[in-house]
Amino acid sequence: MTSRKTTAEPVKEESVDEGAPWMKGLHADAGYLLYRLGLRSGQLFNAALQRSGLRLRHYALLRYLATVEGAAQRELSQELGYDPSAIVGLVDDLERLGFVERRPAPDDRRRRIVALAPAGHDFLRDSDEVARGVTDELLAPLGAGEREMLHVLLSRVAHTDGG
Amino acid sequence: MTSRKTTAEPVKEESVDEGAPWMKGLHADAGYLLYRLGLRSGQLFNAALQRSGLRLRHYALLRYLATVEGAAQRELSQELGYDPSAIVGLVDDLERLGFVERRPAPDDRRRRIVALAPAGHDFLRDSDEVARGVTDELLAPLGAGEREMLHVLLSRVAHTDGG
DNA sequence: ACAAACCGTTGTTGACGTCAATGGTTGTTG
DNA sequence: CAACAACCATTGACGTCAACAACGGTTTGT
Repeated sequence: MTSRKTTAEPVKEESVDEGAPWMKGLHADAGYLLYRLGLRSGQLFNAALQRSGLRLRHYALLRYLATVEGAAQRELSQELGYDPSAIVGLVDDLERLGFVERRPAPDDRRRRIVALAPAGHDFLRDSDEVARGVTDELLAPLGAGEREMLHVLLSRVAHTDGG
Repeated sequence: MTSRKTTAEPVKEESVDEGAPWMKGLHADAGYLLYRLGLRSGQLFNAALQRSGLRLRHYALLRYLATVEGAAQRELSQELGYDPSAIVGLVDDLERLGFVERRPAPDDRRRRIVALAPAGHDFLRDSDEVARGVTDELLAPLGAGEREMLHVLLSRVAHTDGG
């Protein structure tokens, strides 16, 4: 997974402006927009984090770990919404980079507590700007107030769907 | 999707009201939310359309065809944001179902105009409810006014992707 | 002690996006 | 008119990604 060939910005189309690109009339269903924008957001995030060799998921995991001070992988899976099998690879990568460390739970020997390492903290501090820049780019057409509004709305939607 | 923007505007990481399922504290970045919600939306859409044997992409394509009355595949690719190679399979499926038909362009024999067939219109009318139901389910926690607001915001974001 | 439930891990499958290459077609240039 | 470049639809390959099933190791309940 640490093999990436595409460079930072090789893509450039001849014309971008004029006319909204991919949706004209009725496609503008909210669900569809969400789907499309989600795809795009993921792309942007991953592209931005690519320089660090990580992806959006790694970042999300680190971000969560920063708030809880140690969590079992099961908990990570549940809280982040990723499959347990996905957590394995993620923690593997992060552990290999020294950003997190796995240690056995004292009371339950099948559990493995994943905790943020100092290097992880540092990385988090640095990449914070990156993530912020991505969101900034994504929500460029919106003003500060609108962004906040969108953020609130999305949060509300997110909270009551899968959990 | 082609240009990088370097907007240097300070954004504050305000807190979401309460933390329920999968994002506790800082994850509630708008970009990440978009990514996550997009995934969920895609899932829901595909699950709902599965009974028809189609996917969200097929639906999007039909939806677009309903607005333009015939389009070359190149145009579809450009407008929908899918790769030309993806369009081929999509049109294949839809043609096999009798929802669309490929006809040669009168002036350009290498082009193939994809047009909506009557069966496609019917399906579109039916699946319209389905899509509405999905969006309804997805945006359940939001009121009518909020949905409208979210829709507007998402549209704005979607339209101004690169410039 | 035994079975059921749980945790992390592995492997597989199917969908998706990107890129490279091909055959057929058009427009252009000498 | 002939050769060449650009274009369109199509196919194929490659890597990524998410969802599901299955497996050892471990704990809990009976």
